[in-house]
Amino acid sequence: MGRASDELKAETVILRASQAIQEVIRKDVANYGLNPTEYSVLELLYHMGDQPIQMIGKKVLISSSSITYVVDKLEQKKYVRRQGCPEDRRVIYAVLTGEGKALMDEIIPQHAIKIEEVFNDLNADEVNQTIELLKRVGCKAINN
Amino acid sequence: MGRASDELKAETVILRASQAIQEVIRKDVANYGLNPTEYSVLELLYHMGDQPIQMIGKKVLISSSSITYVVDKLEQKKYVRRQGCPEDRRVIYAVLTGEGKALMDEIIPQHAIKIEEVFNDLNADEVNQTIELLKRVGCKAINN
DNA sequence: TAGTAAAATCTCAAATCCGAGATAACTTAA
DNA sequence: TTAAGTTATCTCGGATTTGAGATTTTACTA
Repeated sequence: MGRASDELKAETVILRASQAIQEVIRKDVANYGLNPTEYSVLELLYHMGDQPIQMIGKKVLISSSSITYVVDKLEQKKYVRRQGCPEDRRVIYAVLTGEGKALMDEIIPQHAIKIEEVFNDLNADEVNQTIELLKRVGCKAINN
Repeated sequence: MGRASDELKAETVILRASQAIQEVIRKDVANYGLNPTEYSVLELLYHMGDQPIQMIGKKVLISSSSITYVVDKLEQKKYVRRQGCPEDRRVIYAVLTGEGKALMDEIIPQHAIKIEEVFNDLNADEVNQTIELLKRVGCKAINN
């Protein structure tokens, strides 16, 4: 088995594993009336603070038109509001509302339990290895 | 940083890395008029042989209605045809056509080069580690 | 054997996503 | 300062995905 073949295999395994995790997330956050993208955006705002719309797209890796759509939905649900930036009037921040923060305060501990189950078979070292390896792969992939 | 927190981090890193790879795949296979799902299905049939429709869904991890849609598209493009199973008349196989096989003969080597770039910073051992770790995570995730 | 449960595929409507292009605001260079 | 180029956001149309439910076939059980 040559090098290139191993990498095609790695590609497949990453995609399958991530899709399986996506599915776990989908089912979990559906209990709170969210889809995975909405959860990702709320999670970003919760942990990283208010973000310009386009920064959300870069972090969550979705297209600009999708961000508009998702932020619309989250705004309808009152979890997020738009706030113009005075210094640069092109920029609009997505801001977590009190309701949004309260929701995430509730979701995240429950969600952590679900994710813990998924990584159950890995010890702490292996979890960290996974993080380090995939960080490097992810960075490389983003630069095409 | 506690255990649960590391796992939430691992979750995020896996999802980001896989989405970045998805994007690389999207751009690459777009050159051949395919989307990532269509490529995944063709890749499955190419490497694993003809498959019942529902088996494709399990392997590629998409819903039953999506498989119908994707196989329709691939059938329109003449890369795949449906073939009923005589033993169990509920089952329909997706079969790679000569054109489909020829296309994959062409795509896969090119595609391997693109993927190789993504894993450029990892040595052979690290690629294998990634595969092993994610296999275990993926299996666990599939069983909810 | 008859009747019920389960499995495989498909249909349909609604939700979500992307690409291309429009608009407004900022930046840079002549 | 002006003109051209860049950036951030949004709009719109079309493609893809999902969930719920219908249909057909098989498996199981009384």
